[in-house]
Amino acid sequence: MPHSKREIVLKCARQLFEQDGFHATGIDRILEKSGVAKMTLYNNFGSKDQLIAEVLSRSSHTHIERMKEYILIASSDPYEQILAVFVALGDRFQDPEFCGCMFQAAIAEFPDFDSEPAKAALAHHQRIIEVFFKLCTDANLSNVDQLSRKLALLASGSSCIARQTKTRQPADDALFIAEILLERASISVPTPV
Amino acid sequence: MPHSKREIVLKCARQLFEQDGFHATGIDRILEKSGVAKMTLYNNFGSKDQLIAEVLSRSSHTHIERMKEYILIASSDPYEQILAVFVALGDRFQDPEFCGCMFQAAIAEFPDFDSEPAKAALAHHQRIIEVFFKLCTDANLSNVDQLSRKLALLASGSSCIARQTKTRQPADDALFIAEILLERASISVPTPV
DNA sequence: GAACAAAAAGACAGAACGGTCTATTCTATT
DNA sequence: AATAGAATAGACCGTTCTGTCTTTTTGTTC
Repeated sequence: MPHSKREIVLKCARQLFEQDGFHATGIDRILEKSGVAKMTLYNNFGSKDQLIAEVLSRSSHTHIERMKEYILIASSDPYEQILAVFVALGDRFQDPEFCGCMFQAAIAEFPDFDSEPAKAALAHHQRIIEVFFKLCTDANLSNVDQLSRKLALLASGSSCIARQTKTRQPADDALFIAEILLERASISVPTPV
Repeated sequence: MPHSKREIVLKCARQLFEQDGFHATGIDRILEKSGVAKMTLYNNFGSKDQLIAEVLSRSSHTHIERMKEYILIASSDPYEQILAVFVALGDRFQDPEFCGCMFQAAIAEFPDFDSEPAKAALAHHQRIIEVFFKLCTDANLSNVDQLSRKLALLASGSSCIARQTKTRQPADDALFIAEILLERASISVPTPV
């Protein structure tokens, strides 16, 4: 059942957490928005922290899946796919519903990295790096470790700025820089004959 | 008087906000840590939000002042001073007291940009861009607007990653990228004879 | 129609929240 | 020594917080 109570709560909670933050969003507002009884929420998720962690985990997989679909449509060349990531980011930033990266907010609001929400958010960042790592490897670029880390830094930086500007400009800026990095990484180590 | 109650409250509040976040830090914990009566706090700051805004505003000026001192000692060449910014960032990231950039956290926790805390945090980001802008101008670089924006993106990105890693690596990565950007910006528009 | 589980509804707990108020004490300055 | 302003302790307000509990309703399946 696609519209189970569980899914409704997850969707409403996600929206409220994105809009207002995690601590600023009370359980009661999630109940009100989702039209669900309190016990339904607690039977399904156990606690607010676990609900937050589940929201983050779901959102992570959704975002990364969409991202992968986007870059597959954009190009079949991994080099171009890396750049397409930043185009996809730009699209997200100018979406009226965009309120900033949830995972950055979660890491800011949960300084205890052993907490469930923090772990879920940290896992997302790791997945982003892995996506870049794979693309860089497929594109036969040099210094894949460093490069994927730097691309992730650009993505994080642009998301951070976009929370304020809500325009695609930070993504365009990051794309510009990424192009330079890729250019460098593709010529410095020539492919063996 | 350097150790007035006001200053004590500001210092304690800053530490707690940095460690635990703004919403997660209650007034009572600030009172306990600073050993100050509740009315003293409210007579001095009016409300929690105003206290937060004041903490942010003070921290902004402190950080930027220290940054400027740092880069002045590092070099007299504005080109090198830009790079020194990222060295300074690296020093901060590996400081045991570093818990992530307060201003990013504030913007995440206060989505209403008309709120006092958000305004204080946004002002900080603007000041960072202005610092880069002035340095880029002094260094006779091209496309100063875009360039300073991109340097600020690198700074934000590295701060964002450093919240997790707590190492200087994100700053080093950003420095590496900044060097490339500056190199490009210094050769693309040759100085007229 | 009986039986069952899921969900609703809402009272309730206990603590913490931001913030106010009063009455008292401390500490300068004159 | 008198006075004014700052700071104190702590009771108190109403609200909100997460989370628990019980009772009733609903919907589904034998």
